[in-house]
Amino acid sequence: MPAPVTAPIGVVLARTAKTAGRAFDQALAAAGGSQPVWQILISLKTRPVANQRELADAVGIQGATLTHHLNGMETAGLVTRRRDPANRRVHLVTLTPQGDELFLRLASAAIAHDERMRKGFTDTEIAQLADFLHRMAANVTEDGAEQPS
Amino acid sequence: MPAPVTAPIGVVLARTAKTAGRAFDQALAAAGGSQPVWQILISLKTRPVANQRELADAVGIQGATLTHHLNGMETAGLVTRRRDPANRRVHLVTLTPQGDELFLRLASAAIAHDERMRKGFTDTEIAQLADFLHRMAANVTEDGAEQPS
DNA sequence: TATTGTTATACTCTATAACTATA
DNA sequence: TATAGTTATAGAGTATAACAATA
Repeated sequence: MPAPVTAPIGVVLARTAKTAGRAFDQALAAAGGSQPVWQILISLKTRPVANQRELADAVGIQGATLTHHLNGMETAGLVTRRRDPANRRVHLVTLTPQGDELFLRLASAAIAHDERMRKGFTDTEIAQLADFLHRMAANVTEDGAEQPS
Repeated sequence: MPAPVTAPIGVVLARTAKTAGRAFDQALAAAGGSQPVWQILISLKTRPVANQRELADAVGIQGATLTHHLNGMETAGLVTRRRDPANRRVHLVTLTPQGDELFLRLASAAIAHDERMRKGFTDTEIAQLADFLHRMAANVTEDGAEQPS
């Protein structure tokens, strides 16, 4: 007998991510941010910043792309860049008080967005979903491009 | 006791979708396509084309954005547009033989991509994952932006 | 007036290549 | 030479606003 006709999981994943991503974009925009800025802020707050290269990897973008965003964030007064006295090639990126404020606002928006998405799900289901997504991502990254962390 | 610390499901979803989406982009590009072109081709092949507005909704983009893609596809010889004699405001979009060929190539790439992602998953798990994703998308679209179909 | 679609324009995110500064 | 980062440039995808054609 023929295999059951299931909508390609890639299509379902892409569609859900698009819908959820747009909703998240709007939530972040309403709070004065965007997804790349949010990812950069999270990385700066939650891990030791070695250098911009690592930051770019954590966010999943190229170094030049990170520079582009940091330029905007610096102009907006969210971060400052200064050279590391110990190795003047390295630019130390630090959050300003305004950057901290924005982080908190975006964190609130992100939490609200997450709660909205979790509605109707048990903790077990969310854990299962996260496990599925992790496994699926691993399938696609074998020896290939790394996942942002 | 404190709730277990779970990575926000929105972050996991966005990260997985980004990784999977990039892998899919590469697969489609290798076959001579892109995600928007693939979505447009699917819609043209699998449903009756009422008009471009509906096509844009199905793909989840604005009408002007669709025009942008159709211009490229027409230049590439994938589709033709002609006015509907019954209602000359409507432009009927039809696939050329070349468009059909590209559809087949992209379908192969999409199937291969799907098989890659499903590796290690049982059919039951895939069905469960699809169900989770559908429910999550519904949570985010209540009375808001519609999901592409 | 309402509907269908196009044109004009611009923005965001991303990337590669060439470059500067430092080691 | 190698490493860290920036600048210059470009391309893909998307959007809004104004417009033309048709009803």
